[in-house]
Amino acid sequence: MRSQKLFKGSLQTIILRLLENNDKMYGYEITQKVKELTKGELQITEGALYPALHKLEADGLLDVEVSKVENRLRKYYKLTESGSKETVNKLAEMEDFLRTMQHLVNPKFSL
Amino acid sequence: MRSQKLFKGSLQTIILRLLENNDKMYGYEITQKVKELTKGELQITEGALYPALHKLEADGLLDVEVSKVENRLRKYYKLTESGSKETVNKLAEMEDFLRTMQHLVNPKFSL
DNA sequence: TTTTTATACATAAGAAAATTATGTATACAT
DNA sequence: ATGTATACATAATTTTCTTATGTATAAAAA
Repeated sequence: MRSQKLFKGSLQTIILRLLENNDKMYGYEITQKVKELTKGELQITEGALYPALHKLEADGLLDVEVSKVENRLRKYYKLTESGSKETVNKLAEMEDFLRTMQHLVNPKFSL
Repeated sequence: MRSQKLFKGSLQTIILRLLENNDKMYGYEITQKVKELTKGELQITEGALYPALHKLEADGLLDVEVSKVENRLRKYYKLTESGSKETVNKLAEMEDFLRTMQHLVNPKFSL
């Protein structure tokens, strides 16, 4: 795993993207999924994840549903209707950003 | 111009990339060049730019050369040898990040 | 059997990197 | 006279992390 710091600002978008594809997920599951998908390049810390989930819930983008599995607590999050719409926006913003950044760093362009 | 906040963490890399291609540039010139290259999508603020330039200089990645043009002060920055090496690293990191992020948000993948 | 690792949540303190606001100064256009 | 563009700078605040710490259960390893 490298520096992580370029991922700053993209956590919400990543969470929303995962939930767009998965119906419901719990926090720990999200950390593991991201670690797997990025081959360890992005390891979401709990100190970043849980506050982010709480904020998304407070903003009305996620609903939460608590359950107990194997005697352990789990909080399942899913997109609200508003959350689905915001996901589309956030993903469009991200793609815009990636295009722009790609263009900026592309060595075949003279800047 | 959209949200800007995804660019957080990428300013140093952008500055270094420009100087890799331009030999020497001054602060204001950098802001204008980036605005032009990104079609206004990224507008670097002075409050972000100048501290960033000072930090790169303090870290030995940039040399500065003050001159006066049309009775106005200009501080030209250029890469040091160490700065050129670091630029390679930072660009590699950025490309890694872009690849990973691209993969995460790509709608053709089921996550 | 005690300790470590994994699972699962949470929050507080501190750091990094911005934004926003403000300041100085020159030159040109309205 | 006033606003816009050029050119620098810094302070206060905000956002978003990292790091550290805490609680708790279960399984694996020492």
